Amino acid sequence: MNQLKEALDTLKDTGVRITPQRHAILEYLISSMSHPTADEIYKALEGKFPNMSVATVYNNLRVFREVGLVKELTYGDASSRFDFVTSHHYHVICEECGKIVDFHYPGLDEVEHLATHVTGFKVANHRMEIYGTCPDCSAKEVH
Amino acid sequence: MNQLKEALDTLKDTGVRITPQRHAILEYLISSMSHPTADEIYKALEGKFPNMSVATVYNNLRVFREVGLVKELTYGDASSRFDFVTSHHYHVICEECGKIVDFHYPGLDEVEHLATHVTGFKVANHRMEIYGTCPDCSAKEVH
DNA sequence: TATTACATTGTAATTGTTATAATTAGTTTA
DNA sequence: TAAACTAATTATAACAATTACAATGTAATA
Repeated sequence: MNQLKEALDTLKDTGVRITPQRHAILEYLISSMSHPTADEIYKALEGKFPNMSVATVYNNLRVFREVGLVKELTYGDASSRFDFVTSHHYHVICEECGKIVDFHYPGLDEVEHLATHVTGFKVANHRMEIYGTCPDCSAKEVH
Repeated sequence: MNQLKEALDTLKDTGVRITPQRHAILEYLISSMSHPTADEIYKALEGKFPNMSVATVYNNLRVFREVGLVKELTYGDASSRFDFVTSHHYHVICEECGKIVDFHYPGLDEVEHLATHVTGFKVANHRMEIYGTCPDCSAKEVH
């Protein structure tokens, strides 16, 4: 059940070199249990790697995405967030503070099927997010 | 059932001044029946308004969004697309050519309810998109 | 008309991300 | 092991979408 080990194995299997930086980025993604931005990862690791480049973070997040280890969550102009892929889940996002909470729900297969049928698209996947206000921010709003 | 007229009424009701630029942007959004980027709108109207600024387009799209006339569709680094709000619908997006097709489907209320229950969020709305390959691009892929 | 509030314009600034070139590290082959 | 090659990292410049700002214009109000 060691997620990091499994991830490293995936890299090895797909012929992606395991560098100290990659190791650290993966480790951070898994252990932080959050959905950090590239910059947050960069900042978090600059203690251990004082001369790591932001480009390295971006490059490797792209590599991880291509291999399927990581999902990129994009929101308009704000910066992307990166989610280590464990099981299939959706996200609930607080519009006040930006907090992201995982939300397990069976895949929306029916929607995909109908879309295939109606539009003639070869459907590959979908994206769903739920927006609202988290309990903390709701509490603060009482004035 | 004149959408433009209704939209203008909405602006009037909410005290938003109706300028020639705003009129033109709305008109374009409605008549084009597409999901243009800010730049596409800008380019489309530069014949009629040779010295309109891009900032004006962005400003007014924001105003329209705040009033609820327009929805902004954001995709990571690529530019946002703007959708005149008619009825509730979802989008099916071609990953090859970027084409966006409207897809009518009853709202995913159940998902929202469950999310409320599980996470304690005050759920406001959700976003769902379906990704795949459109018939045109599928046809081209046969080699 | 004078005053005020709102819109538009042009441009500069910002920000997240990517491209590029040089350097370093690792792997393969002779 | 050395040489040759490939991949990864770094630093920095470039890019593109969007926003901020200050100046100007236009409309509403008193």
